Amino acid sequence: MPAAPVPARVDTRSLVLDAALDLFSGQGYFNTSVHDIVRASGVSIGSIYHHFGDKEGIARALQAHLGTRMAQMVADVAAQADTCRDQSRALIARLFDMTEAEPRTMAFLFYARHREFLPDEPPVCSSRPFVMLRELVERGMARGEVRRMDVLVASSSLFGGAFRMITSRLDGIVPEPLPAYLDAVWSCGWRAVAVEAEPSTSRRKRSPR
Amino acid sequence: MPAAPVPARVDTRSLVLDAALDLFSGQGYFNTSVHDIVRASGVSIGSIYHHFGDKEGIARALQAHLGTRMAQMVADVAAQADTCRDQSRALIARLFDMTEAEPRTMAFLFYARHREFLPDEPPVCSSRPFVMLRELVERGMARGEVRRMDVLVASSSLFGGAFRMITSRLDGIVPEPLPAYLDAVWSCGWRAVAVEAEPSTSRRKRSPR
DNA sequence: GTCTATATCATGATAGAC
DNA sequence: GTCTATCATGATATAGAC
Repeated sequence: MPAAPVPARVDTRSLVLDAALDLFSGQGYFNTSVHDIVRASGVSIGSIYHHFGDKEGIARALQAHLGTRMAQMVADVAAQADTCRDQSRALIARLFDMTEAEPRTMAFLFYARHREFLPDEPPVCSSRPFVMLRELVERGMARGEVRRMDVLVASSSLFGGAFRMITSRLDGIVPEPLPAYLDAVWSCGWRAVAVEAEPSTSRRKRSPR
Repeated sequence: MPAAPVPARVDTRSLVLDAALDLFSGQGYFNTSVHDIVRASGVSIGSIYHHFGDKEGIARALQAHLGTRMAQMVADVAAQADTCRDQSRALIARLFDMTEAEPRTMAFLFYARHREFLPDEPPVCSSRPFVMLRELVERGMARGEVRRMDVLVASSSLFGGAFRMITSRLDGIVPEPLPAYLDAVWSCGWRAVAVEAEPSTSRRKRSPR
């Protein structure tokens, strides 16, 4: 007996959130009408308002959903290593992968100005996943891996380059898929904050050129 | 509404652009109606449309104006030093100062999603000032100050931390005025890309001035 | 819970006098 | 060039049948 095909009854909420993510990320929240979402999701406008209350409700639900997914991801990745060095590298690797696999998700999380359409939500930078990043850096500092300095400065310096590469990639400025830049980007970020620089040539002792 | 003490000779365009910058940065382009700009600028809607054609025209003029100012600033700062090291430091210092003095300007340039309301303009990251930053890094690489690597990676790593501090400050996450963090932020960025790390403690054998 | 049809109203834009 | 008064569109949101 083959596995059951995709169930006929697909959850309406998911249908709507999926379409909304596409549209919001692609053309912006304000350039997207609820009727656009109706068309893209196949769900009627009555059902949409029944489930989400108003247009902002759609964005709120979307942000909550993606925020939770993201926090889960950060927790998972962080749990698989015990040094800040390895955690930060794995995290950037994961973010780079996600940028290629789900650019819309990343655009919504990293790039959208949530304050403009969700005036009550706290700014992105203080949302859970970003706070977790700071905590990760804080532990690295306590363990003596990261130089002692302001935590905001440290986490901005460690991840700022990677974040910029992500937004640049989403903007079409970066030609290659991000994983191609992982080693270079991470090693720059790590040099920025590490107590001791990596031996700049682990095996390649020659200086090029 | 603050009436300008200097009466007669105020140019209408500047009045409008000034009000628009405030409103766009404060509440977003799409949350600002042309009537809001009328109220804030004291200029009639007829005059506004006479000068700018449509609402996008206001945003375009604003971006052109600020982009030019910014490019000029980058050129000025870069001209006052001849190493990438000093140029990058002076640039970040200037950006930090501007963030405190003109947060609205910085918010519009760094934080607004121009693509959403100016679909024809190139993305911010490829605008003139940002390209100048990459060229600055490129010259540093040619001079042997900066390690050889992808230019996008290098400029993202050198300035990414500072940019993140700026947006975090605009978001209200950073408590102190940015100049307080200048040394820490710049030295992280520079360590990230420099061929040789700075001596970590504060003995600076700088040439004066 | 889902749908269609409709109400309401703010917004971008114009007309035309001065 | 500046202004007031007005239009036309398309948006969010609701009503109410099934």
